[in-house]
Amino acid sequence: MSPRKAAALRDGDGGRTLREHLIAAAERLISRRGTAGLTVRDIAREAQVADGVLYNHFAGKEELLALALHAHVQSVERELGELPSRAGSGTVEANLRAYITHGLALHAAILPAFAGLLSRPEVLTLFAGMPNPVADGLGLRTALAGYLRAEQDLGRLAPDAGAEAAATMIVGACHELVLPHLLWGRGPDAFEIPPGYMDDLVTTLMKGLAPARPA
Amino acid sequence: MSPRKAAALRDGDGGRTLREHLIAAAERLISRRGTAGLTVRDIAREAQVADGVLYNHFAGKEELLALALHAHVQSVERELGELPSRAGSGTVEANLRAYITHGLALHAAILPAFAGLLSRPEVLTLFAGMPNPVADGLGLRTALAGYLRAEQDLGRLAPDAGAEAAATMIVGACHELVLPHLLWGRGPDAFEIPPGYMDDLVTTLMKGLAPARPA
DNA sequence: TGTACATCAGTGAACGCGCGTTCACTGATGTAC
DNA sequence: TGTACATCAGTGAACGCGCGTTCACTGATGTAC
Repeated sequence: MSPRKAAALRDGDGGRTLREHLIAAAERLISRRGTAGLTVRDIAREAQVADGVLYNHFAGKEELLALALHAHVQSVERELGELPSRAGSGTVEANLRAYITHGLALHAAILPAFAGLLSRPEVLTLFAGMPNPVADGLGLRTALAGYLRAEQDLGRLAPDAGAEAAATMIVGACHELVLPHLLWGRGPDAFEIPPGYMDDLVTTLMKGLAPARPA
Repeated sequence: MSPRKAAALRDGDGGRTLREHLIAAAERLISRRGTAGLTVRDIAREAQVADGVLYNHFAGKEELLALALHAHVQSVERELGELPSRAGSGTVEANLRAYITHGLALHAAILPAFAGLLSRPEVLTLFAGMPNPVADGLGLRTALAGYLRAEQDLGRLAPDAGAEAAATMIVGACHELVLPHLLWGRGPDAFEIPPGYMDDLVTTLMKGLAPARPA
């Protein structure tokens, strides 16, 4: 390790590679203000490093962004904690609420990060090639569908219900609730859904829309 | 009408304003390849008109894009035809399927248009200020919720079910099904969901997840 | 009716800015003697 | 141990391109005489 060391890494900052340092800086910016309008210079300034260095460590902006996006999703997921994966524990309703809470927080944190990249297919392709950082590689919808099937096996859910379909609707509802906040949002401030809304989702999905059969 | 006339409008093309002509050209491009990477020059070339004219008719690119986006959504909506708004006709299941079909087609056509604009809050703000082109100004979710409430009033759906919640889940499911195609999509070609998937959604939502009460 | 002029939307070359990327240079560190 | 040199990641000014936007100019049409 003979040659020069980046000024930013000289004091403190442990044994981190400049590569890791750059990914961390980009990730910080993504989580702070999303990917829209994020420039290579912004990242260099955040990392307190020269503009050009990134090309010593990455193929280009796109690779760095894909890695930072992945790291961002991973860290959000880590902060959100475990999903109720074990069927049979607690009540089904409570577990569904946990999935919804998880999904809402996840999408609220992730959508602004994806927003600026939807017009950059190359970044998305790179990202798609990495292991899915959500729910142990499964992704939220698949994990939820698996959980629902497990509950069906235990007899706590109707055996003929569509686990996939239900998972799609629940995760979809999370999208639907978060999206307007992103589209016409007044900034990254408090994201809230009306109280009781989550209960409505859960009980409606559990009981169904069909009227009770006349006795 | 003394001065020069745009070459593109000279022959044929009825009594259209250059303003309308430009909006139509931008709309055509949006529906053909989305808004990602769409430039002012692209639009001018599509309209067969000089680069600069647009500034005689619009405040700038953003206003033109907002108007073209609105026109695009409106035209997609027009092509998709009427939604089953009258409660009581047909079966509830068939009507729900119609809403889902509508929602899928709508989102598939609209998401690529929004994708390139999520990083341009000004365009979204302009768009948000225009009347909602979907479902007579209501938007799909609100229209569906209204329909569900009407069916509840007729006794064809459980009176205590959450109409809003159900609408959110259905429209959300449409997002959820279309989104991956946009994110990791292999182009704008055939968008398909597995056969029977829509039926799963409808019957799962109707019957609910809860196991049948032991008799 | 015919001619000269004024008008002003359309034209497209040119401007200027911001961005991703490059590359000649710097200087801290390891190595040879 | 001390000195001269080679190495190569880091540096940041500079490049070049593409974009939104501007503006001096063009020329078809209406108007005055």
